[in-house]
Amino acid sequence: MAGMLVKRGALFHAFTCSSLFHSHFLPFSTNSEPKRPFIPSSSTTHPQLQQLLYEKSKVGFNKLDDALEVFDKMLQIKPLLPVIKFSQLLTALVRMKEYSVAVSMFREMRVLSIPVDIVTFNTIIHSCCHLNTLDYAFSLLAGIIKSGWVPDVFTYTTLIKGLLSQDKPLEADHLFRKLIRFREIQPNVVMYSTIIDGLCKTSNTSTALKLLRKMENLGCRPNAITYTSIIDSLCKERRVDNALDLVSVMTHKGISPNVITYNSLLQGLCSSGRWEDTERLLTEMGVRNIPSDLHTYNILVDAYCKEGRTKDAQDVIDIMIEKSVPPDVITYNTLMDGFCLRGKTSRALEILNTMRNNGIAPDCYSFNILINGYCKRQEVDKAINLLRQMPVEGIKADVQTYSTIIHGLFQMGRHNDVHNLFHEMLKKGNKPDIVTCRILLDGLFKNRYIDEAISLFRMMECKDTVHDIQIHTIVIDGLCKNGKLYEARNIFDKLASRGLQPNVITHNIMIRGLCQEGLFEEAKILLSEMETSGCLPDDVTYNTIIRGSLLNKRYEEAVVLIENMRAHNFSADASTTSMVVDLLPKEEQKEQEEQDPAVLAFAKWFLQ
DNA sequence: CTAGGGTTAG
Repeated sequence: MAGMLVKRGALFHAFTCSSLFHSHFLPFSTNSEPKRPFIPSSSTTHPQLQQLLYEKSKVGFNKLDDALEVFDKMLQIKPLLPVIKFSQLLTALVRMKEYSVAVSMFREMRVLSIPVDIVTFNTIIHSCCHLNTLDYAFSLLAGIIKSGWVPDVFTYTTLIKGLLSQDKPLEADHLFRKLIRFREIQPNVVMYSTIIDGLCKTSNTSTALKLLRKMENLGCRPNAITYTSIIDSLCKERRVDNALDLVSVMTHKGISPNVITYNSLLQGLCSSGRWEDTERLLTEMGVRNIPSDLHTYNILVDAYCKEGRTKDAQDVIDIMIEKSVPPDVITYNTLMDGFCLRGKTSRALEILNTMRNNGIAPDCYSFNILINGYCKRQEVDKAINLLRQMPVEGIKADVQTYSTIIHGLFQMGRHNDVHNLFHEMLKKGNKPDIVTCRILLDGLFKNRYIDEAISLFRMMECKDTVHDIQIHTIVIDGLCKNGKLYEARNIFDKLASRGLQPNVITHNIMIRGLCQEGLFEEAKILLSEMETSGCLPDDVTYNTIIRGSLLNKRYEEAVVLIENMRAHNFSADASTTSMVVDLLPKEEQKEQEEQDPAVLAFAKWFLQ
């Protein structure tokens, strides 16, 4: 650590003022900043330069080099320009998403003892949040106080948002509560909206609604953004009617929904197949004079594609061009996926060229969509060809690219190729994520590499990163299907202690496993346990337990279970029905063997 | 001069 600091200091001295900022990687230190003596400018005042700077900062900086040049010149001017000029420059960099440059400049200003104000600090904290250097962002809180400023609602909102985008909702909530408890600041609508959005995105919509009421009671009026966060969340939870109700509420309070609100609603309506309501809403937008934007059209393209209506999707794209809302890479990607969804990979490939002709460069999504399309058609080699084409076009394959192809390879039983590709993926620096883990485990089990699957799972357990019910469900399923019920049950019983809640699929798999091993009583116990734990059985659950009862020749219980299933408005599936049909005597054995009359009675009862 | 909401792939 000490060595690093020495090295960093040396680096810092070696660079000239502006070349320093060309280095986008500059590690931050929270406790010590390298010192460099202030070098007074050789010239005195530059009225012309000041004028130029003034104009540039008004127009905005077009290029990074401009900003760097201006910064260098600003440092030369004496007397020192007001803080606001420096803040404006930093803001310009933030707008250009040159966060690391902004932070480096700020550090240079600190070294040169150029005064900064709270706005400067806030801008830099914002930059740090985008650079994922939250520790440094928080350390600036101390810097604010040391400089005689007071962190304000901007500071804390930025930090809260930073915590949220770093997947630390609990810490964000904790900070928010602490601020209120110690009356550190008076939260405003932006801060409340940030927390509300954080709650929504961590599936705490009901808590978000409570906070909405609370802020109103505390005299802070929510705006369209506050409502839209919750409306979007309700739509994603498929509670579109609740979302529509909330739109009525906000409208009633004089807060108008905007295009983003409508887009959330459209998305919700489309994904629940409510086409009439979608059209009604689009009309409403027209009446209210809210023009559709790129997102709106993309949602419609997606909706048509998901319905298999690629022709209509293409019509939407024509309208977009007509209305001067040109389709973007997402529009074309969505359309390509629409074709791939129906196996039309060659049409998708045509779209890839269409987009190129329209000046839109394909991205990683484009390739992943096509690769997935080929894998679904079992044309994995074509998918691999695309993988090889990606670097040629300057696109880096990501974890999803590799995972998709690995999935495709497993489906074709090409276990060796999986190994090669997996190692290539690691070598290229792509870290397997949770979906990769699912694909690997599922593929290994389905290809009967049971020991390999189990040892992979053990490895994942050691790394303690698989707090995922789906992973455990895949393993339980794999173990059950390969005669390792005991081990499966063992994992199932440990779920709760690992903080995992078995879902209906996990239960169905376990129930089926128990039934197949003749442990029908245990299966029944598990069924009642799942009901008491608040996990509702679905049609698969009922069919599984019914087939289990038949497998274990418990015909009276089968009758009770079937009646129970029908009472819950579920019915026997094909597999259950054929199992009952199999109970009937076959044509050729009709005379020779006497059928158990109870079985016959049951089958006839069922089939009537 | 600084903070908050909506779209695509495994």
